[in-house]
Amino acid sequence: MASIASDGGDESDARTALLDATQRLMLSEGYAAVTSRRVAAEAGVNPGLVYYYFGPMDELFLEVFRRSAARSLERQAEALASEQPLWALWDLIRDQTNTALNVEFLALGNHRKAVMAEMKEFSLRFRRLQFEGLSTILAAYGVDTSQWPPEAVMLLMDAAARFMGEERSYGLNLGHSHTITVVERLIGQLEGKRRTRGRRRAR
Amino acid sequence: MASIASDGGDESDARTALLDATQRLMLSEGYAAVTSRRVAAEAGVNPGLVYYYFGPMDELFLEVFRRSAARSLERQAEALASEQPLWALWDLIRDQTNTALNVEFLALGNHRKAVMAEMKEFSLRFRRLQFEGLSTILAAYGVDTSQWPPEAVMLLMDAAARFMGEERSYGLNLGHSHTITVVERLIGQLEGKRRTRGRRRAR
DNA sequence: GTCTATAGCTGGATAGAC
DNA sequence: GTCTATCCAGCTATAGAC
Repeated sequence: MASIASDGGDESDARTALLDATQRLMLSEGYAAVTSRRVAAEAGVNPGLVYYYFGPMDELFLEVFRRSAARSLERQAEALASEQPLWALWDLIRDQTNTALNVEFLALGNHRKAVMAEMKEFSLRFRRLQFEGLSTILAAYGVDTSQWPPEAVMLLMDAAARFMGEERSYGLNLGHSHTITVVERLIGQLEGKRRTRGRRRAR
Repeated sequence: MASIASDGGDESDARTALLDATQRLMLSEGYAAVTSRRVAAEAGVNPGLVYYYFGPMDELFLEVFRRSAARSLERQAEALASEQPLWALWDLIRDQTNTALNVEFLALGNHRKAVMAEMKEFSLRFRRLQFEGLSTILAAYGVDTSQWPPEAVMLLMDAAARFMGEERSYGLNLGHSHTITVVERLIGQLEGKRRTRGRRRAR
């Protein structure tokens, strides 16, 4: 009933199954659906194990967040170092899983202080890396960064991607194709045609 | 203990107090904090009245959503009809209250089917009005709408505004000032300097 | 319209057997 | 490490007195 192995290596099966189940439940039914009993059932383990591995529920959420955050940092570093960093970043931030999970954490942070603190800390690190990476890239493309500072370019791209992701999550996609066309035209003007398909399976 | 009068006129005091309390609680502690007992205490009325006025809790959330949606439609119509519609729209969508409430409804919709359906329906109406309004406006300003379709312009503006609102809600504002400068420079190029301050007190 | 009381349920968290 | 049993709190929703 438990999964065979985690790719990390030395996590216990039950622990990993609980983390996976939590993420799955948050995505499919929202964070409020994550109760100790429900998540244990979804993971196929005993409810008592939630408290054995994580203590209070807060810590379970935090661990899911940290795991997902670490993955995002890795993927972002790859994107920034790739051949076509703007295309790679754009594809990355458009990933549906991250977006949907983000909405849940955003709302969760609203009434769990510890979660909010962790989100803020992570986002700061994440953004600083984006800004550093983008300044080099835009400078190399000859962009006038006094008119288009990397901070603004990055935020606009990110905002567009995540916002459309949020809308799509409740079935709305009015105007999305027009917006994607515009953004991709601008990226294309700086970086040429997309050569590799950066989109990949989520998770 | 109940508020004196609603501006609409003929709503009962207790009913209005419950709607206000629900919105307040959603903003301060998240939708999960809205329970019949809690919201009644916040409104200063008896918990039984929640069920008397709204039936099941879903309906309470829906009424708050409808009320806020109606207000948004009005304000948007005003903005589109104003002297400087781009500035007015930008100021409107940057309103913090709407953004934060939106995150809550987004997450709430994830596990309350009725809420999600209502959100989708409203958003469709809302966007269609935006697109219609903006096409006239951009055409009047001589914008090349094959390069910059109103749908894309609107979504990019909206995405930027709401995204920054979301980040601000957990204390993050890295790069926001740069982004605001860029957006406002672009608006200024089309519409000239902002003449009236469109920002107003929320609610 | 407002309040009390309560049925019935679900959840967080722990103690302790195995 | 895993599982059972259980305490206690808090919640939705309704019935019925006033």
